[in-house]
Amino acid sequence: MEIFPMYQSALLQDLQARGLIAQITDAAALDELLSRESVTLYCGFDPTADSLHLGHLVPVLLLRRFQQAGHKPIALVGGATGMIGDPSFKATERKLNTPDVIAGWVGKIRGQVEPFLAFDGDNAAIMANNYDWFGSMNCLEFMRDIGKHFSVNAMIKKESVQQRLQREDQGISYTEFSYSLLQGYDFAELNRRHGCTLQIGGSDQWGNIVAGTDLTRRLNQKHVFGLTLPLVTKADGTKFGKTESGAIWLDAKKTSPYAFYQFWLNTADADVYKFLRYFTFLSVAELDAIEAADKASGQKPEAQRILAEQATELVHGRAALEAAQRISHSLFSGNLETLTESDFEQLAQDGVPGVALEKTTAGLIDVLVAAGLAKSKSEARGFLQSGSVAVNGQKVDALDHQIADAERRFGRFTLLRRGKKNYAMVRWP
RNA sequence: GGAGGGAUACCCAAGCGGUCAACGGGAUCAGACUGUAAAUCUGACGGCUCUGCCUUCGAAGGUUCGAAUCCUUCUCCCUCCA
Repeated sequence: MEIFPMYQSALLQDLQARGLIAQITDAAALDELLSRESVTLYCGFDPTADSLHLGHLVPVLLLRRFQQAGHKPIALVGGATGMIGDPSFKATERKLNTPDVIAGWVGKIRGQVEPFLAFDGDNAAIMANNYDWFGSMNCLEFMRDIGKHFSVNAMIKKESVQQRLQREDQGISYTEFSYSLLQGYDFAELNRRHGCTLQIGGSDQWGNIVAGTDLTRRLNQKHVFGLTLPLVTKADGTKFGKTESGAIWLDAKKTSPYAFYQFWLNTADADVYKFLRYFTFLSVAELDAIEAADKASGQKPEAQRILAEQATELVHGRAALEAAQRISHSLFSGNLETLTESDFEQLAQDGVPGVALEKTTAGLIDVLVAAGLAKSKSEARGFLQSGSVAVNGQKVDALDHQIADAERRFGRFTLLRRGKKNYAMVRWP
């Protein structure tokens, strides 16, 4: 255990023990405030895609943690800021999306955040959209009322934009450079409207958050706070939240609950106890007990299973978790021979990637490519030659293998496996 | 404005007229081992109608029986001098 300041607030104590605190603007004063009263806090999510991904989950869960501790969360979706693009620590200028695309994304992201928060009771959560105050603001107003409070001298010193200023081949547009003024003003506006006194965000947001605390002090003469979360890192140095097939999304249509469950199940031992602290609501005491039990057992650790269950249920719900477990069981420890027709239907429905073919005759190589298990026929041949392909659980290595009628379960389904963990279900006409 | 250096597959990086689809390393994928781990070892790693063929070495032309390798022009990066 590292040495850390003793907070009086139970919430900060818990966050500290979970490793969820990177920086706080005025830790002592915030600690005092949080232990004294219910605080209104916010976190912003910009619509940069049609779904949030795992990187957004930590702050979303943090809003929930605050709410469970009796504080009032505001989830802000950046209908306005999303139209500008945050340059913080981004190597290149962003491509602007059209307003109607962004508006569509705002709706989706709103829908994804809402289930994590409670909208009743004294500390009911609030959904906000900064387009509400920026949409009608005119340019002169912005320049005079907001811009006047920002020093360009200070802004260009920020680490978050340094690489964009120093690199000759990558500039930064005036648009993106202005981003932190918008986010700064959000804080002031939420402070005025809802008495919001704390902003949370990833550690890359520190510069923008401080812009907000400064601006709120100047505009509203209010002392407000910022708290950042550490960047989620992996022990092996690779980027968290990505797999070979791309980002892990919270949207079940983009990343199935099964894939989501599998992602967590495959967490490295070196990371799993940290991730349990980040991504579950199990108490630190419970987590310590799990870790101790795993170390003592000398067997396969339980931590990955617990993490996968907790995280999947949290994001996709109980039913989706059970479906993911059902598939995982059939594919990895069950006997494929015993699957019934309705089990196959269920697998397809529950999220095993699949492809529907139109012809009934097909060489295995073509089917592997069609099912997305191989990028090209050459690759498919390579997989066959290395003995990594199985049809309905039976290893096949013949390059000219044709899918036979006997390999179509119930005349309709063929389950392909490439490597140990990549499955695809082929549906025949 | 002047003088040099460079641009090679996902990344780094050899090659400098034929034996080059292009050394080597990393990443990735797969096999063995295992816990659907890690580490380690082994293999694959442009495409295809695959003992061969096609398309690739910043772009476009040219020389040559033959070019990633030579020539010309262009584009972009780096260093030094004004």
